[in-house]
Amino acid sequence: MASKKISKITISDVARVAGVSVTTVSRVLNGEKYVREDKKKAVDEASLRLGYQPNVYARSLAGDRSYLVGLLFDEAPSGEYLSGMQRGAMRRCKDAGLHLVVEHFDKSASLEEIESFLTKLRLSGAILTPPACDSKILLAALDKKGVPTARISPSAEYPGMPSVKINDYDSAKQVMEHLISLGHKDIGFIVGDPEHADSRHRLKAFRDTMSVANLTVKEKWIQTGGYLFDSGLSAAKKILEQSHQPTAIFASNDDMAAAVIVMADRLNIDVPAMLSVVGFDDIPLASALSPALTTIRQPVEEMAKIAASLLIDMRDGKNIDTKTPIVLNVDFIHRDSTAPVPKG
Amino acid sequence: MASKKISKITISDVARVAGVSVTTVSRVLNGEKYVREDKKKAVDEASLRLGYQPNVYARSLAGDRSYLVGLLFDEAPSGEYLSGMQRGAMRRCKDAGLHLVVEHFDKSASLEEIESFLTKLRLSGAILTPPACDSKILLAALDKKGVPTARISPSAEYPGMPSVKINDYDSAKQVMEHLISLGHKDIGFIVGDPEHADSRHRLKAFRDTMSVANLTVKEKWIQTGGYLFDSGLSAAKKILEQSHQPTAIFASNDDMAAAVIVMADRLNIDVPAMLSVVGFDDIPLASALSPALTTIRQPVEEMAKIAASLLIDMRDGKNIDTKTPIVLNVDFIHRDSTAPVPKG
DNA sequence: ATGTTACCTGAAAACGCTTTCAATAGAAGC
DNA sequence: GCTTCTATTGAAAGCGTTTTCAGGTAACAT
Repeated sequence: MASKKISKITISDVARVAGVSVTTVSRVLNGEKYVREDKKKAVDEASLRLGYQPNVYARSLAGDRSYLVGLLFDEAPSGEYLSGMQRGAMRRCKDAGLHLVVEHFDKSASLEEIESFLTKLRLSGAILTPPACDSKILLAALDKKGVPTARISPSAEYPGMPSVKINDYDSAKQVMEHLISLGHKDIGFIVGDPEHADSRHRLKAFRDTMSVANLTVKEKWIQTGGYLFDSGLSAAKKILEQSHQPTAIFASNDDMAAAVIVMADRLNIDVPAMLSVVGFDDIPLASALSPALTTIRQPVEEMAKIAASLLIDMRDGKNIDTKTPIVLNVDFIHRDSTAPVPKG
Repeated sequence: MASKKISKITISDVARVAGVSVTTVSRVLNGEKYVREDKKKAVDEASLRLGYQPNVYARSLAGDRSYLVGLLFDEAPSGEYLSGMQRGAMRRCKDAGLHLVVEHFDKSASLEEIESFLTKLRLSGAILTPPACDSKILLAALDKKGVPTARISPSAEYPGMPSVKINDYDSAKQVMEHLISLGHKDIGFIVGDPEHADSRHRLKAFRDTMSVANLTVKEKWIQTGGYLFDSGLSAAKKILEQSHQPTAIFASNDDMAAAVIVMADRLNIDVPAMLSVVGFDDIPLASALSPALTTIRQPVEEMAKIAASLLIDMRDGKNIDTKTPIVLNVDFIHRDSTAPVPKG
C-alpha cells in the first residue's frame, strides 16, 4: 500500500473561502448562537464545497471532550445480546457524530487499569451492559472521572447514572398468566443466578402470581441453574425425574428452556402435550427448536439506543432524570412449546 | 453527577520531575532510540510516580496518527460471530495500546459517507468481517485513504491488504470424509449463498470428495438455502420429500442444519438413525439441539487476533506479506447427529 | 443623550503532544 | 590532528481546533 498524500482541508481553508474568521467557522460547526444567518450560510457552503471534515483529535484536544462513547462490558449474556446492544448504540451515536468504542473489563480488572483507560480516552459517555453495569469498581472509576454513564438492566440504582431496563417482574408475570390461562396449576421454575437481580425478580413474580391464583408452589420444582444450557439440563432433570411432575416449566432464559425441551425428550415427555415450556430472551434459535419456544423478547437494540440518547443529552448539558429507571416493554412471543394443560 | 476537576498530568510535569526535556519524555514514550539508559529510567519512574497518562488526542493530532482500530462490518454472519471477532481484536489491541471502534456500513452506504468516516477518525487500521470485506466501495475508500486493512475470510484477495481465513475447501472435505467413513454414499448438500465464496468452496469440496470416492452426486439432493433457518427448512423439505432420499445431509451452516433436523423430525425421519446431519460454525445451540449437531468450528477469535496483529505490524512499519492469505485450521466437532449409514 | 442590553465578530492564546533542527560530545577513521 | 560518524539532548515550531477576550454595532429603555 503506497503511502498516499491526503490533502487536508482545515478550518482555516474554510474560513478563507467563506470570507470569515476561523472562530466563526468553529461557531457554525458547533451550532453556537450569535452567528449571522448569511455568514453561517457562507460557511456551510464553503465547507460543503471543500468537503471539509473537522479533525476529531484537534477538536478533542482543544475542546477537552471526546467524540467517543464507550460500550463497556464483562461477559455479556450472549453474543447476540451484545451485538444487539452495539447496533442500537452505534446507530444513535452516528446521528450525533459520535463513535462507539468497545472495551471488555472482566472482574479481575484493577481500578488502576480502568482509570488509565478512562483518563486516556476521556469518553464522552459510557454504556454499561450487565453484568458490568453492577461492577462496583467500574462504577466508582466512572464516577470519579465524571464520565456520563448509562446502565442497562442494573441490579440497583446508582446516584447520578440513568438506567434503562425491562420490567422483569411484569414480564415474568405475563408468562405466568399465560400458563395459568392455559389451565396449568403445577408449574416449575428454573432460576438463572440467584445473585442476579433479574433472576430474583422473575422468581418473585413466579411466587406472587402463583399465590394470587391460589396455586401452591412446590419448592422441589424450583431449581437453580446458571443461565447455561448444561446447567439447565441438570435442573430440568431434577424436576422431571420426580414422581410427581409439573405440567409446565418456566426457565429464566432460553438456553435453559432449550435444555428442558431436550431433557423432556430424553425422558419421553412430550412437549407441549405433556409439558409446556417457556423461556426468556428469544435467542435466534428459539424458533428453531422443536417445538419452537414460547418466550419473552427484550427490546435489546432499543434499550441501547435510549441509553445512547441519554448520554448524548447529558453531553449536551441537558438535565436528565437519573433516579427513575426507564422501563421498556417486552414482547411475549407465543410459539409451540406451550399448550393447554393435559387432561387427567 | 457533579462536574469534578480532574487534575491533569502532562508530559511537561513528567519532564520536570525527571529532570529532562519534554522531547526526551516523548522519546521514551514512543520507544525511540537515542535515549540514555539513565534518563529513560528517570522518565519511567517519574511517569509511574505521577500516574501519567499521555493524552491520546494530543498524540494523534501532533503525530498525525490515531490510536484507534476500526472493526467494520455489514450484517455479520451472526451476533456470536461478530462478538467473537470483537473479543479477539480487542484483546490484541489492548496490548498495543490501541482501542477498537466498531462501525456498521451496509450496502447502501455511500462512498462519501465512508470517506467522511475515514478522514474523520484516521484509523490506525481496519478489520473487515464478511460480507463487508468484499464491499468494493469500502475497499476502495480504505485504499484511497491509505488505511492499513486486514480482511477476514474475503472472497478474493485485494492488493496490499492481508487476509485471514479458514480453508473452507479442506474443512468441507473433512466433513465429507467423516460421512463417507461412516459408510454414507447418498449424500445431500445445502448451499448457503451461491454468491459467497465460502459456499462455493464448500460445494466444490463436496463434489470433489464424492467424485474421489466414486460416489454419484444427485443434483436433486443439492438445494440452495440462504444461511437462514427458514431457508434451510424449505431446502430440507425439497430434499427429504423426494421418493429416494439421501442418508446424510451436509448443510453449509448450523442454522440450516438445525432446520434439517427439525424438518426430519416433522417427516418422522430419525436423526441420526436414518439420516445423518452435519453443519458448519458451531453456534452455541449446536450442542443444545436434539440430537446435538456434528459440525465445524472456526477459530473466530483467533482470526481476529491475527488480523489485529497484522495491522499493528503494518502500523509499526514492518513488512507484511499481503499476498498470501493466512489460513487457519478448523476443529471438527463430532456430536450425535451423525452415525453410520442405516443397513438395508 | 446615555446607559444597558443583546447580537455579532476576529485576534490570539491555549490544548498536550511530536517532530524538526541545531548543537554538543565522544569515538572512529585516516 | 582533522574529519566523519554515531549517540544524545533540548528549544521551538507546529498539529487543527476551541475558547477567551476585547471590541464592535444596533436596539431599546431611560
